[in-house]
Amino acid sequence: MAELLDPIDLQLLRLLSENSNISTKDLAAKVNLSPSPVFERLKRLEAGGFIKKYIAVLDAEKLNYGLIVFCNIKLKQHDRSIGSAFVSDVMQLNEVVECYNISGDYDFLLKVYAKDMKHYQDFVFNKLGSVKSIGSTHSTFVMCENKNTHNINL
Amino acid sequence: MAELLDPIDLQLLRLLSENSNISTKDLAAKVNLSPSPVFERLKRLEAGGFIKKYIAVLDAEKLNYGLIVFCNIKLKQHDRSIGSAFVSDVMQLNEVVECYNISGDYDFLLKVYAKDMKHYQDFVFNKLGSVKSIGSTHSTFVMCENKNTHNINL
DNA sequence: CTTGAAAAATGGAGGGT
DNA sequence: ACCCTCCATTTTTCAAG
Repeated sequence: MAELLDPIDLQLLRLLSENSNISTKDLAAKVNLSPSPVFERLKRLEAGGFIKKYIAVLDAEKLNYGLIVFCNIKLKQHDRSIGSAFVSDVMQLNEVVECYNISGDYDFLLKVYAKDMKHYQDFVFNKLGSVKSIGSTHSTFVMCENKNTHNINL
Repeated sequence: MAELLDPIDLQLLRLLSENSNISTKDLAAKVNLSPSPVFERLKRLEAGGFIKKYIAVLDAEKLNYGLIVFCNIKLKQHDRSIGSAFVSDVMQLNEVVECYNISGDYDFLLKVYAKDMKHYQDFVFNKLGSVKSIGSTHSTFVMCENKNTHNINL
């Protein structure tokens, strides 16, 4: 189970985290190998869980989801059942793209994608509003997204 | 230039944002079309910028980047040149995977991936520490990542 | 890891509704 | 304008060495 990644594996991961549509052949050329060993490495990296999935990154703004909000949430109480009830409620909301249990003044941080302010208001009042475990919320609005990569520093 | 997306385009985007390794053939079966028109739609969606890129999503924890921190940053001054100097400095730091200009008490929110607390400490003192435009910082640590999708609510 | 070959997908031509 | 059915080309996938 002690799986080791050599520098070539790391380079493959780096390349794929920037562009996964590259062919095995081109990938092979970049790491100075033939396609076959690269193919085997990819399968190992996928099977080992180092690569979770392959996805298309969409342009939210072009798709009329131009508003990003970080929504901090404080629970009413802090026992395990309240916390897991909150998480399963929030998982259902498809405006919520990310959810973190955090340290500090608030308990959870949500990253929310909304069409506009009106949509976000509706989300807060009608969707979050019906989640009983929530005590209070605090919204931080994104004015500009300056950087958004998925590149881990390998 | 007024590009319109029909329900089939939206479904293709939805499917690809969950799994982009699906073949055009399988994609075609899911939307009840033959591969050719699906292929043409994909090229249109890519050329139109609706699909920004295709990437592999890695498991940060497996790759020894188990610590996620949201780092709030206040600038010393709020003129344009200080702000853009900060952004270009922060873009270089590969621990920073996301950077947002935000409303509220702080000016910027960074999402940082670190190996561990020691690495994060080093990042704050040595890397952020040398960015002159920074006034103060406030770190919020992620205890648990409950949800992380890239699915826009289409 | 290399070679090499079968299976599958991509990308496009040409025709139909 | 949009879709379909082929078909050549390329890529993926997996043997055997």
